[in-house]
Amino acid sequence: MFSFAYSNNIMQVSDKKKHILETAENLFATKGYDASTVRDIADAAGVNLAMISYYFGSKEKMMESLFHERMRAAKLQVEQLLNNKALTPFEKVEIFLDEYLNRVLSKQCFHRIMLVEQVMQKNTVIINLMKELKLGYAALFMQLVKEGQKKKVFKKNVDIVLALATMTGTVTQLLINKNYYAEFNKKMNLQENELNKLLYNNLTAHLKNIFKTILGYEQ
Amino acid sequence: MFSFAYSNNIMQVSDKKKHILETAENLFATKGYDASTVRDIADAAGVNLAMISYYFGSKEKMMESLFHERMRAAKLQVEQLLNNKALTPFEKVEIFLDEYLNRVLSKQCFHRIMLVEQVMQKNTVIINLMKELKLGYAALFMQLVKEGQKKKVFKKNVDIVLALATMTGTVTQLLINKNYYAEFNKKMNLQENELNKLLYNNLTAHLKNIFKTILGYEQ
DNA sequence: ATAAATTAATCAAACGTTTATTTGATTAAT
DNA sequence: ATTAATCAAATAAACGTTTGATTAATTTAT
Repeated sequence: MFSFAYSNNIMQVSDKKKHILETAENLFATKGYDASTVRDIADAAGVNLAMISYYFGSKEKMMESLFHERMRAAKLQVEQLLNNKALTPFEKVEIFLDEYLNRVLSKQCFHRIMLVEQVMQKNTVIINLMKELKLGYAALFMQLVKEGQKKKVFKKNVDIVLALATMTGTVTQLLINKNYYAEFNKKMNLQENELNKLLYNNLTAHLKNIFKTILGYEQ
Repeated sequence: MFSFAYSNNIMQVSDKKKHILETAENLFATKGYDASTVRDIADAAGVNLAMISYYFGSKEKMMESLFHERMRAAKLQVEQLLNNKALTPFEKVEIFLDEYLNRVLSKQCFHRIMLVEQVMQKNTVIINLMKELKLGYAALFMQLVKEGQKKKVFKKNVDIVLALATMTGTVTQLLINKNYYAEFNKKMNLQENELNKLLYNNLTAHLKNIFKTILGYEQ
């Protein structure tokens, strides 16, 4: 046989770790980190209690693992947009909003966890990872704004942090109030992914409209 | 002596309960509900461990007590604005934004706690209290919008929930990222209340500007 | 290629803490 | 003489983590 034994083993371990991590992510998002016991996680994942310490070292390091994993993809996405030179400031901002919204909607559980960790500020490893990502967003957005200002399509005084707060805040509020949005707009009969699509459509239009005002350009 | 003995006793008890509640509020806001033990709270408040069960029944009921207390004032404020007939739609929306921002800034700890409870949705008593307040906000804002539409100063299709999400989301994001705001804008030397004033000034201007766009009126 | 040796994975049970809450006695107030 | 407030101590349950034995997988040696 081919000698894929080693890499095959790694894949199996990685898959199991991934499965435990995803199970934990779901529990953390619904019950919270402190209220989710390692027994809860092990039971939900269908593995033995001791496997969590065996694979991750501890409950806390498992959480850190989750943040490392989830933020890797986010960082890559941010860097890619930054390096694309062919787009206009207008297009870049729209893509910026669009990518953020899609990232949140496709990783809703994780963004709930991140929101709570942002409030609590308990684990320094996690705080630093979130700070890094936040600064990445701010740097990228600032570059987009400066580019637009240089080309005289954006207004001069743009408060970067306020603008980003409106983007992340609006999306986050709807993330944690999805049910109210459905209830208020009489869309309780919608499937989960249909509701997500509705949210995506309405939110992109809403945010693009707001950012027109914030950045000062027309159409 | 005057027979104020009874009410005086009540006042003392009430003061002590209030003191414990405020201490708990601070701990819950910084460490989280689950991570704050009743021993932490008792120690920080300088009272015996058993007093918390004695006064509130349990840790959970103490949390509910806090929500009852803090939401009473908020509800009153909402109702008052609703009954004021002398203001224009324009003025009412500005006051609406202003009062919300002031309420958050003056009770920052509680709004941090509320944010986490909104994500977790664990305690049904608290969920219902928050839902009630949320519906109150939505009803009030919808009335303001309809009034403005009838007078032809607001545009026709306004997404109430999206608009409110932008208001609460923007303010909430800045609440949990105050330090980043100060750091990014090189205002680390500012005192706590000076920073709050700066935030208030910039946020009101920012939100009023955005709501111009959302509601469609000019000036 | 097969057997032996080594390493990795899994598990039930137990570990020592920490948790919220209660108890029963003691002190203060009415 | 009651009632309320306070306290140190105890209670039982739950917590994250470790242990030591057992099984499975992989590597090394023959």
